Amino acid sequence: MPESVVGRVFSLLSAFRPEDRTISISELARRTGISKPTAHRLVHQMAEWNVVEVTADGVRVGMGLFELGLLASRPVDLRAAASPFLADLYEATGETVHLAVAEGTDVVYVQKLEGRHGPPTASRVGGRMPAYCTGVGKALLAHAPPDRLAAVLEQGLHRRTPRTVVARGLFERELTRIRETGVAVEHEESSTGISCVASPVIGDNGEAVAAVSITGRANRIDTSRLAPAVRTAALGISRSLGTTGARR
Amino acid sequence: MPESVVGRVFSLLSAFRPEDRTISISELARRTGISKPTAHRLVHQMAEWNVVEVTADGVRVGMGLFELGLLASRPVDLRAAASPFLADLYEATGETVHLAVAEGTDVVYVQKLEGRHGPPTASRVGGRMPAYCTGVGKALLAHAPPDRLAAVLEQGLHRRTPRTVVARGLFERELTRIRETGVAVEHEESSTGISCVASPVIGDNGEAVAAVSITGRANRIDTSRLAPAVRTAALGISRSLGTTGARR
DNA sequence: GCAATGCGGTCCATTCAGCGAGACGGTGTG
DNA sequence: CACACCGTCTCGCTGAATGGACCGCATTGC
Repeated sequence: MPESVVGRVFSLLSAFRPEDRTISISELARRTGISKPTAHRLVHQMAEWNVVEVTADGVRVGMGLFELGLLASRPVDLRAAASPFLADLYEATGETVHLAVAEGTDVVYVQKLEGRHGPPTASRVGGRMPAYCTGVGKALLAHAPPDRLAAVLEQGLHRRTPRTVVARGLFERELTRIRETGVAVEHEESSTGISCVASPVIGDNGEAVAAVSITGRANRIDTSRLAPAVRTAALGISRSLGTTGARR
Repeated sequence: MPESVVGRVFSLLSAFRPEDRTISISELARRTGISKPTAHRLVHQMAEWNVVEVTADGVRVGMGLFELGLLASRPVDLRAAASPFLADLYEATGETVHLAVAEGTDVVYVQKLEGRHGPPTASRVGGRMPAYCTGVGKALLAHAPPDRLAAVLEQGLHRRTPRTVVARGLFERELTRIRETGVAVEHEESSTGISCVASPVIGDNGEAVAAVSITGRANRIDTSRLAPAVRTAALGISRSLGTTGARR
């Protein structure tokens, strides 16, 4: 439980979950360990900024925080540069298209175009998944600074589905293959029934600044057929970002 | 200049502008009136939560705030429900599609699908425009609670382009027409060279919870031809939200 | 080279914004 | 009625927060 007001404010905001519609001040207090009167006071102060909205049913994250979040130049610029390429990919395949960046040992999805006949995927704009078992994550890790990869390996490769790769040797061999081919494939490693093919968007320093992917039903999509399209989009985005992009 | 820490935190965050990539701590202090050491301290506290990122070039809004902003259930649920309808509209017309909600006397854009041959529009996801001179805004105002419309009229109708409607009588007559037709048209009222056609997404209480629009070049798009498609999308979104939707 | 300007960052005596245990009134449930 | 839970309030206490002053470094202009 943080001692500073800043820490408490963001502890409260971080206590909201994607599935919450509204939650009570008492529940916020419980989740954070902040005393109820303090939580009450901070919530009402935040409500003055529309950061949260206090409704009859409870508190929800407010439109003001949505607006502030969209001032984040890194994801916003990336979305803008990637937008036409993602739209092309979406139109060409009809599958779900993702754009993600690396954050710590996770990926954060910054854009998602929902396919019309795809499966429901666990991903969500602004949401996180572990990097090691997702297509975009592996594409990002293949071109990540060594400390990020080290952090992932130190955290461990934990089985999420029967198909998750948890053997370190296999995992590193796969990253090598991704570096050679420019494409990462995910076969039901994070979610059963879901496959995807991803490609890294390489920045100036040769590291991945983002990854783009197509996701679909494991028993329907042909990842090898989709790979060149995804790779092409990634290269286009890289060029659009004004970087030299991947040389190979 | 707020006295509370909460106020100062959000005053600092609100000082970022969409066109900023990074800004210096000194500039943040100048924009907010907060003393430099205090701004410095608060920025570094926020950086611990990834709400801002301190880079060699200055401070930028961080990925953590992007993630928190996307916990706002109101825009996120709306985007999810509207997603297939917006995609259809985008595919059918190839023009820029917007989804917006009312906030005070403004609209806030919660989704935007960028047309391939459309003009650059001033709108931005998470950004605001005045309601009175935008298609989505007028659609929202036509079905707004009386106090919202009163606030807009009290604030005044200010000319932004030669085509902006600033006569109160004309404006109110237009809202009446929108209520009858279910469609709002914007002819270069907010930006020269831009036209759009919008339709309100009506909620349970007969008020608009959102508006959807198609935007394009004023000299190219045929708003009367597009109106039924936009209206259809709005009705579909309303139904998808589980509301009774507009009866007429 | 020197002066001026601006940056991020630090210091520390002071102070008042922030705190929370406890209490209260209201609501819902069995 | 008893119980559980909610949001809200109180007020003496205190330590987290404050900012004027200052520093070293970098850049710019003369």
